Amino acid sequence: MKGLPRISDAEWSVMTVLWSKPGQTADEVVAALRGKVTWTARTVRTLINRLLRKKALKYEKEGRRYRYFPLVNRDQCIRRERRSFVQRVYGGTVTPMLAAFIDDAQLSPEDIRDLKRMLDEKDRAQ
Amino acid sequence: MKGLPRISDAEWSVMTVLWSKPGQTADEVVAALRGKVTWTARTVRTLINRLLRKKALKYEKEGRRYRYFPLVNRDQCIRRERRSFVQRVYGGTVTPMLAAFIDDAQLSPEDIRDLKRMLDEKDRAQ
DNA sequence: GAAGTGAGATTACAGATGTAATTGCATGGG
DNA sequence: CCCATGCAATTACATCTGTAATCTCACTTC
Repeated sequence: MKGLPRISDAEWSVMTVLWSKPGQTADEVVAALRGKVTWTARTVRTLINRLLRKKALKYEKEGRRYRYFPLVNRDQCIRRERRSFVQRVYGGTVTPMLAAFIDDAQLSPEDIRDLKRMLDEKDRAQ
Repeated sequence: MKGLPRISDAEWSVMTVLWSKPGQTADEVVAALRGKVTWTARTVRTLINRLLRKKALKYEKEGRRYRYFPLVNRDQCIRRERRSFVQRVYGGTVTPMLAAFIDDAQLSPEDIRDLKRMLDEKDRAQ
């Protein structure tokens, strides 16, 4: 499963909708995006079609409609984005990046506890 | 300082070189990138020119050469990228993202210690 | 059975991007 | 003083992206 297709910014919105609930119709995707983006329904369809061409989605016919399903795994896509982001911005070194995130982010006390727990586990695992 | 130009993937490599040492000539930038990317010198020059047009760089003439200088602040650009990344991939919620990073990254014990200290400080600050 | 409707399919089009090649011009060497 | 060289400027070109509009065709409705 090497060749993950590249998913553009706008396409991510569509994928996010379908990852969260696979098998929606075009109209349902449009509805799910209402309020989040300002595109027309036509634009959303264009994005869906591009994702089909890229093999990031497939459809199943249901009567005269299609229901769309992700063909790529969300976690893999995220990992890829993450790596390319760190590569681009931080030259591949993760720690300064995490530091900047932690510094910049609004973290609740619970967030902080959770993250510290993760780091502890990570620590023990080594 | 609102209108930060957007900097593409390839352009980031050039900016990184010039942020790390402003005032380099085109040839020096090419040299600095040797080994990191596979572009020809011509390609690097194209990127430099685009960055000039975008006002992300300026030059100062030195004899028959130009020395190039960043016009945009690295930290601001990074912050922008970071936000757009988190927005795209995690819908704007930072904590799951940090969790995934921590989970995925190869962190040394020192890294872990540093990050925990940062979290502690963050904790106390609230 | 003709015509309207509502899906998906196809086409549009400008700007960004990756990746260069070609042109123009000033200067240093003979 | 003229020409080769080395820079920078301009041009190239296929894709990808954002953002749609138009076309087609299978049903549904008189």
